[in-house]
Amino acid sequence: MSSLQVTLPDGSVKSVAPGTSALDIATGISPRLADAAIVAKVDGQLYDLTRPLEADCTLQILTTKDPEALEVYRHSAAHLCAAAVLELFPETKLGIGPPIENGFYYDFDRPTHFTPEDLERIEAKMNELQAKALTFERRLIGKQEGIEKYTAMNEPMKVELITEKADDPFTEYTLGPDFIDFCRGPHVPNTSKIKAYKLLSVAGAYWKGDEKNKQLQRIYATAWFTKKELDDYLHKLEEAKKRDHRKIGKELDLFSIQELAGPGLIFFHPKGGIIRKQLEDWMRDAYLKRGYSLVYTPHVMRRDLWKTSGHANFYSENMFSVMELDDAEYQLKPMNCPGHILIYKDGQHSYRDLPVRLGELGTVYRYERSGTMHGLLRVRGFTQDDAHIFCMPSQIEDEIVNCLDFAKDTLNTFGFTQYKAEISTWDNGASGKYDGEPEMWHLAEGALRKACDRLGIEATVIPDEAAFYGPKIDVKLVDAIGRLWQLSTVQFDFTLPKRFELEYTGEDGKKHQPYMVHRALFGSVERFFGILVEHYAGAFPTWLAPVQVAVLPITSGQNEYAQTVVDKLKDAGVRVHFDARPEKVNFKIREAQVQQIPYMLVIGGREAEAGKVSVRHRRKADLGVVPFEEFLAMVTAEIASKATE
RNA sequence: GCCGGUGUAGCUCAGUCGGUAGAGCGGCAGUUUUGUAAACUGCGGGUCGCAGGUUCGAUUCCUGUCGCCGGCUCCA
Repeated sequence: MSSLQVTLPDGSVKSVAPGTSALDIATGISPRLADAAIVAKVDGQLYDLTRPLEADCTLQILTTKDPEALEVYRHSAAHLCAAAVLELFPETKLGIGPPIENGFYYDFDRPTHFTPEDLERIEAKMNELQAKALTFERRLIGKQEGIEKYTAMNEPMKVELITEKADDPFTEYTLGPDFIDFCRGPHVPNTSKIKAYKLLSVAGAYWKGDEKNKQLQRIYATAWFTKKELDDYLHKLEEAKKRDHRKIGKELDLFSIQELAGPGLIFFHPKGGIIRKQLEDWMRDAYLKRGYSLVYTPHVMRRDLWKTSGHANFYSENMFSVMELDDAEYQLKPMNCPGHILIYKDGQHSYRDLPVRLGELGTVYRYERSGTMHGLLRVRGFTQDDAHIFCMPSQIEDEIVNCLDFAKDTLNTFGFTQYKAEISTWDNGASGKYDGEPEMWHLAEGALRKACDRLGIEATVIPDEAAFYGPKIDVKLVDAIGRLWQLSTVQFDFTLPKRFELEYTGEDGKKHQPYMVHRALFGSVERFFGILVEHYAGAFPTWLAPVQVAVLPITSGQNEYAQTVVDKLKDAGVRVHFDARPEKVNFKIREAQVQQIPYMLVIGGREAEAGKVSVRHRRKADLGVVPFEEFLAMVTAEIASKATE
């Protein structure tokens, strides 16, 4: 038999005997490469390192530096987990076990539940199997034979998957002598490669993600190439826990959720209230600066309105139930759009008036299923910085540019420098679930893309992800520890103008239907507040901090001078806390630090005599003694500039 | 809504194999006048989430229910 020509990434060609594996070639190149190798890429397709090559090909050895290799690695770790589970709990049925961000999960079906102790045992068993360097072996099996085999193995979910998805023949992978799983692969050569993982939690998960199906037990785990990466990740989890807005919200007395009042309903305490006021004031001012009008609409409205808008039909399961009043049925608003539309409709519009931009910080109520609420991030009552723009087709591009520019401004103001944009399109209506004329979709989608181009925003296009009533662009922000949060959204709506028969008089004297754009930048004020808490870990920039300056006299002898300092700060509009308690200054400083107050003014006899203050910053510590007026000028300037540190 | 976990003082948590509970911090009172992250002493404070059941007796065991936590589904 003639030899195979294998082309390597550097262009060199190796001549090898048929049946040679990528691992053989790697070993031939260097033992270090063989050691770092995780998986191979043959003609662009992922291959097990040990799989024999059968034809001329290009070959790339993927090592721990490759993201694709990490996925394979995690997938192999998932198999290791499943093998450990089957050894300890042989009656368990296997679901699926894919790699995910940061690790993998594996779904199992078994009569009793995994306990935290079980997780420890499973992990210990994984370690045991790992140390044996069990090999992953790829096998081909005919589909019919496979179905019979997995039926005999009593693996009903695997049988279902094979029946639905498998090729004929399909691949399966063994791990050691006992474990076998239907799997596309590839895998690492053996378990000695799998070096750093940790089982994290068990959770219920529906088979195939459908809540009509049986609920399985999902083991979540994290897996990394090295112990260090694993430790870093676990450390990051700890860090995220420390930043949890529910924890900080309690520590800093920002907000609460009251059992007596109901879940998903937020109480802003005085300190949270001050911060929220900053967000809202900034947003309202920005509305006015950018040519929006501010409106207010009622919280309950007749059901007839929700029938006209369509919400009573397609959104009813998310709405609070109907209230029967004397004259009619009423319902709490789940969205602000119909209210704004009524304002638009209450009068005639000439093309000269457009665009009309109606903005509101509108509080909406949505029925969220119990078990879905989460602090401030997922609630039943929340306030949208919501606006609706009614405009002519010729105006939509500029309007989208304005919206996105506004979104960028919002992000920058609140200290976010990184973000991602996603355009959701109708994919030429292929799926048939969309409303509106094709030309409207094309025009709107074009406007979204062009607006991004004009602003230099890089946007990913997600086909067939649009709402049925129009395409949209979502902006997601990246926070201080690299997490992604859904924030702003700008959406076209082709349905509501039609349902409400909106119109304007055009240059031609005829009636036309305006385009409608729905947009929210914070998204929800509550959620944005929660994101801010986590982003800053409670250490809000001075302009947002509930208390901006703490004045701390060392003894009561300085109280009088300290009071004048406090008064001048208050006069300048600075939020100041005067701690005149007869406590040690160390104690007062500690309290101010714990409360993340940006500035502490320590005032002793020396400062009082000289009209100075000793400035301590919560992060930079002691900044030294300065004349009070100098500090006042500095802090008021910092506040006015909305510096985010 | 579903699966699992959980609920003890304002907060963080311990405890009771069934005999109505304890610490630290915080609060209050007094003492301490203090120089850049916790002074000292004393005193209060809990129908052990709620409702039933078992029991002579339940915070503890059982059932139901509500909230919270981790997920699933859904989503701003």
